[in-house]
Amino acid sequence: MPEAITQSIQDYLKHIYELNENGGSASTNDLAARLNIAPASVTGMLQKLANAKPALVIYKKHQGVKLTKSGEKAALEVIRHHRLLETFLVNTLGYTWDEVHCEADKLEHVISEDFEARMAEALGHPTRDPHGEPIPTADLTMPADSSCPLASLRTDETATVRKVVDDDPALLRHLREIGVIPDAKITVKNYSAFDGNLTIKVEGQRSNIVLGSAITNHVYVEK
Amino acid sequence: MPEAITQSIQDYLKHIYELNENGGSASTNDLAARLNIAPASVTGMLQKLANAKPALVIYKKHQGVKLTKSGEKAALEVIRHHRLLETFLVNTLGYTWDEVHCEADKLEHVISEDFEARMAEALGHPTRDPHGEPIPTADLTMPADSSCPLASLRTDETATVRKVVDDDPALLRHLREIGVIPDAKITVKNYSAFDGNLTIKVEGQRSNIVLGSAITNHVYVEK
DNA sequence: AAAATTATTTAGGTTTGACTAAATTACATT
DNA sequence: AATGTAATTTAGTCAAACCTAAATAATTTT
Ligand SMILES: [Mn+2]
Ligand SMILES: [Mn+2]
Ligand SMILES: [Mn+2]
Ligand SMILES: [Mn+2]
Repeated sequence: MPEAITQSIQDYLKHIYELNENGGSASTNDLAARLNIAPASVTGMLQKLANAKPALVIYKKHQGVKLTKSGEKAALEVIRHHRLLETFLVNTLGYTWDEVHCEADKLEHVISEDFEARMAEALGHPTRDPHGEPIPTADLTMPADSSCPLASLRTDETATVRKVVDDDPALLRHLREIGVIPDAKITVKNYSAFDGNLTIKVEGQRSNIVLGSAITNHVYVEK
Repeated sequence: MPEAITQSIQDYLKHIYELNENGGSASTNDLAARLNIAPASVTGMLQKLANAKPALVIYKKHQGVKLTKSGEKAALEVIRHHRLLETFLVNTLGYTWDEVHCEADKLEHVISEDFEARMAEALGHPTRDPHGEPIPTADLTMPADSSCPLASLRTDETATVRKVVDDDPALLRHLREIGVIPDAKITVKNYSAFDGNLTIKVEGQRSNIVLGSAITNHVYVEK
């Protein structure tokens, strides 16, 4: 009998998925930092996840973990819930994109598959959440996303904003104010090699904006 | 510092509230039955709730418990969440009244006060849930409800259905089919002293219906 | 290559909220 | 008043998921 996938486990798997996304394996300390849990506790849980039947992660001492197929499915299930919920909160209850994260983080573990299906239906089966993150499909495959960090663009390049990968409400509010939101068309006016600052023009906005790399590394665009 | 009100505790308080409603105190065994927990475990929790600061229940050995003011506020908080959620699920996501209970039972512990407020706003501050149960107000007072069991009516009496106090999906579907839903106008055509059966006519429905006391004790009406 | 630093694991412990089995109390009946 | 039954409590366990402190392994610096 497959072990129960508790809320705690769902959180581990979700964060492992995100740490795995850029190819590497998820380290004990990175996970501990993201989950706000002591590293020793993470080790214990990783061993448990690796010994579960079916195994949810591949674990070798001192080498971090990667999700197995089972683990990935479970992770995508949670991520789908999270992103659909964020979309639902914005579209149906008038939340702004900086307010949805906490709420979705709690609800994602609790809603039924029926609730998920009804939300998806009511929202017209959206493919991206309010931050532009792709929403895994109902059969749990993650849509391809070919966007790249805004920070990688150079002078005169033009692109469309796809997603913002940061949950900080203050940053999200700021980005909304200056029009840097999914689907915004932007042009790079200047790149400063010293500090990495980008001067950009957002289509429909009055003046140019200068963004530091702390921001441009978290905004993804498609050329 | 007030003790944390966990999901478990919220469930205890909610059920104690309901058992207290008809005046009496909530017995260990009744609670155990409702919560699907061994009586011994309930005793342990009741002692904990009584020793909490502030105390959430009044407990004396072998005499069951009653909620304190603090306990009642916490209970009403959960009940408000539950009933608003049920209403939201029906009005916004197309659930039927027999489908909402389980979902609301999980979500009630997890939504924020902000979510609660937005739901109430979106629904136009409803005063009753889909089953006709009164929804505690935002400041946590339970609206008065003067309805009485349908079972207490006799031949020729007329009344309006107010609420159905039963979660059994099959029963709820059946009642909907025969038109016994909140606001339905009914007239008692016959009362059988032997088995307690009531023959009733539901306004707008073709034929009379005979209901046993297992049903009429769970349907509340207002004369 | 050794030392120092950082990352990770092991060992032992706590809290929450359950459980079972046995003991006790309360209540009903004779 | 004594006995039998039902309700409740006590006592002792357990599992999940966290913790801290100490030990070990890996990595970086000297
Ligand atoms: Mn799902
Ligand atoms: Mn998001
Ligand atoms: Mn509330
Ligand atoms: Mn209800």
